[in-house]
Amino acid sequence: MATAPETSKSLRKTPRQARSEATIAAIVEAAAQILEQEGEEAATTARIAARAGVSIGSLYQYFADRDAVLAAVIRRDRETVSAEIARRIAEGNPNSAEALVREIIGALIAVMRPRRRRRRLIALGAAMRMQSSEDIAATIDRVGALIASVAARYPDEIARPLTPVRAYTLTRAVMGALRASLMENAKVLDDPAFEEELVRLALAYLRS
Amino acid sequence: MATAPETSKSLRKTPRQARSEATIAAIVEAAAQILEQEGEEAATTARIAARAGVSIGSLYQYFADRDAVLAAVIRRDRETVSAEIARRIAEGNPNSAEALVREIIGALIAVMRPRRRRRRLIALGAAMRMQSSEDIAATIDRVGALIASVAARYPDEIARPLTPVRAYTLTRAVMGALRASLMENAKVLDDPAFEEELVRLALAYLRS
Amino acid sequence: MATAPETSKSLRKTPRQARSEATIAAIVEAAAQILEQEGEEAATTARIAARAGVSIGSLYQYFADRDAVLAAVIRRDRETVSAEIARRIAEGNPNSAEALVREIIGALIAVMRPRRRRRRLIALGAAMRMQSSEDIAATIDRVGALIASVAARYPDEIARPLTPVRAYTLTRAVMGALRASLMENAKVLDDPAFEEELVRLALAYLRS
Amino acid sequence: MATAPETSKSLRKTPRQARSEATIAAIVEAAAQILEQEGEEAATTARIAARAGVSIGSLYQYFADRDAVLAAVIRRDRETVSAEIARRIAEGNPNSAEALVREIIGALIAVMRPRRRRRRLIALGAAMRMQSSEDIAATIDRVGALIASVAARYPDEIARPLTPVRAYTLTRAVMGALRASLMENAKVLDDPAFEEELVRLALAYLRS
DNA sequence: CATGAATGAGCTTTCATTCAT
DNA sequence: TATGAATGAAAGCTCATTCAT
Repeated sequence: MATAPETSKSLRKTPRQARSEATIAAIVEAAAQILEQEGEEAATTARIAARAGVSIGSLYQYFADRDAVLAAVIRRDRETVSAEIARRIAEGNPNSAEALVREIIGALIAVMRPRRRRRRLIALGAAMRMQSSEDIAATIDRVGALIASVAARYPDEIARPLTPVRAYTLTRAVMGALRASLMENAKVLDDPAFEEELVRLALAYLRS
Repeated sequence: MATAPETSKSLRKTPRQARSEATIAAIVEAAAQILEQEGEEAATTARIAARAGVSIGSLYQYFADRDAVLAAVIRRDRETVSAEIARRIAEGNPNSAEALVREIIGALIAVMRPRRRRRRLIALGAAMRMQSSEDIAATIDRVGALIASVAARYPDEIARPLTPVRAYTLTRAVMGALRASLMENAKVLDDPAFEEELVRLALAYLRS
Repeated sequence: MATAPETSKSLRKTPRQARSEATIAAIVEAAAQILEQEGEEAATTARIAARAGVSIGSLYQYFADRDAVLAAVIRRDRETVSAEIARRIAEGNPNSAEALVREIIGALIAVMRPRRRRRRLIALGAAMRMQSSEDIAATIDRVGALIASVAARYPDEIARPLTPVRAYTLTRAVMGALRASLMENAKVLDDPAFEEELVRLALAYLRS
Repeated sequence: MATAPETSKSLRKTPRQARSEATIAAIVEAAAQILEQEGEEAATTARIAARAGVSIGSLYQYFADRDAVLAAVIRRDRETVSAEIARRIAEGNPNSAEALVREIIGALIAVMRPRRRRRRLIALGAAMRMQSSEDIAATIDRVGALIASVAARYPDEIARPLTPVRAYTLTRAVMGALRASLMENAKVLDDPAFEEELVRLALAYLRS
């Protein structure tokens, strides 16, 4: 369920048994761990299979190729991010544009922090080989939807209509800054001031 | 001359004959072309050498390894970008924060447009393996310096002091958005509205 | 089984299928043949694999690198030598220092004769890269142990105590002379007089 | 004169000018140093030329190929060894077989000590590629000639006639033991007891 | 003669993928 | 279905050697 087989390209056969799902999950988890701990170059099919405790043969039973495995990791991460944001909003119950934006950005940073290395690598090479980076766009557009919801809930705080181009600009700017902090391994990701400035950036733009 | 060998690490030996410089230039140009047209994975040392019309031995006579070649391409690109921005500012002679920001962002977009694929690839894998991605940071920080100059020239338009974190946030946000447009191959890069929104984003943040 | 994989360093993975053992044996045999017939320089990984009738990938599945293959050949040879000497002593059942020495030297020559070229090459370059040439010393010290046994069994024939330096001198002298005959490709290795003189040398020294 | 161009194969052209000889000497010296300090693998033509302060072009002006350079180093060493032995005998003026043998072996050890690494490497790979290792034999046979002279000067101390096979056996045994001490990097080369035992070995054999 | 740029065959090694068992 | 042995294309890189300048 978690790692739902979406595209026909990623999974070879629909698992009909619980054992299969466990195997798939183990493979994805193994890949995620290696990615996180040792980087993309280390994530060879052999190592992934070994770490997952299955044979490579089995790996290829469930994944079309190496990229399909990496894609699954990304997809799984995306679920986590979305869930976390949703959870935070539900819990925080923000009652202003500012509070809402703060919650969203806080969630993004909180989720990225422990995934530094993995994210970073995935943001790089692996992503590329994916289906024309649509997955990336997908991830980001979930954020876009959230921001749209801010605009919808607090129209008075939004100066101009949130056109597609504006939404695009805003989401990419915020995500881009986060991505950069990941890439450059900057300690800035741990700095509350950075979080604060991102919030300001988003609000200033929305209000402009 | 144009592609001046900077770091001692990048070039293996200092060329003493004119022939060498031509060879080096040919290699860098070939690498840039392949990167542009076929992507990073295609840029193997053998292909680069072949395209440059030199033997692979020659490539290794001047570059320590494959990454050194890619780094040289990036460095060459950076020069071009910087030069273009400088040229525009000199020509446009902007006399307000808004005009200046508009010039900078305009230059960035103008320079990136014809380099889409290459930039995109470089933004990815290649970059990583570079010297701790300092080159990336270097590229971006030139933009940071420009923005700082805006703040210095038009202090009245800047609401709060431009602390390092603020400069970081702003440059990464703008560059991140540009990068995303490149990565996602979006037509948005050709949309004047996108350019306009980036300008607004930067100004709104500066004034916030 | 014959060529038992000893050190953990020599073999990459423990074979779990019978097929593996055959592959390993084929590789070692192929390497030995090429060494024998064409010399060390000719023993490239590609050629060894080809001669063994396996892919080069298989070679690297079982051997960490080229040197590991050569080391395996040496190890295999050493077993053969030791076994031959033991066999001869068991069969000949020598009952005097002279008879025993004669048996040992006879065995050494008999074993080396058909290995001329290989021994010669192994005695050279390959050996070097091995674990600090400890393997060579190991081979020689088996002979040392044998000589010590002579001293122990026939103490009256030994003039002075067989100190480590004496044992070292004697074994190296005898092996050195044999090695030289191999290296120089001398017909002397087929000359019974040479064998006789080696025996005399050893006995004269022991009795001195 | 020192590095006399012997074989037609080794030197490309007979140097007619002093400058040439200096260049040749510099190349041989450079090769010897690299061999001594860094081992055979490090002794590439490029490095030798660089260390010698000449261009590779020049190296190839005087030496047919890389092996010719290494051969020259060996040849030069041989001269040194011979000269040293001759000098010692002249100085020591030994008046018994024992004294003479002691002088010869003492000289061999004295000369080898500071050349450990170089000898060792040369004894290995390089040697092989030389003209069918005739050079090695040549070196050793000079020792043989010396031993023959011992037999000639002190016939009473020689039990049996010094046939070619006997001379061969003795020289190879002594040189082999020395070679082994070099190869195994044994501290034994510095042990006076080792020297003493080699003398005993030679004398015991001669008297047997 | 000297120089050093250019050459390219050839080496070692990796790793995604297949398929007989 | 699971396994893991086998595959082999392909990559990065070295270095002895040549030859135009």
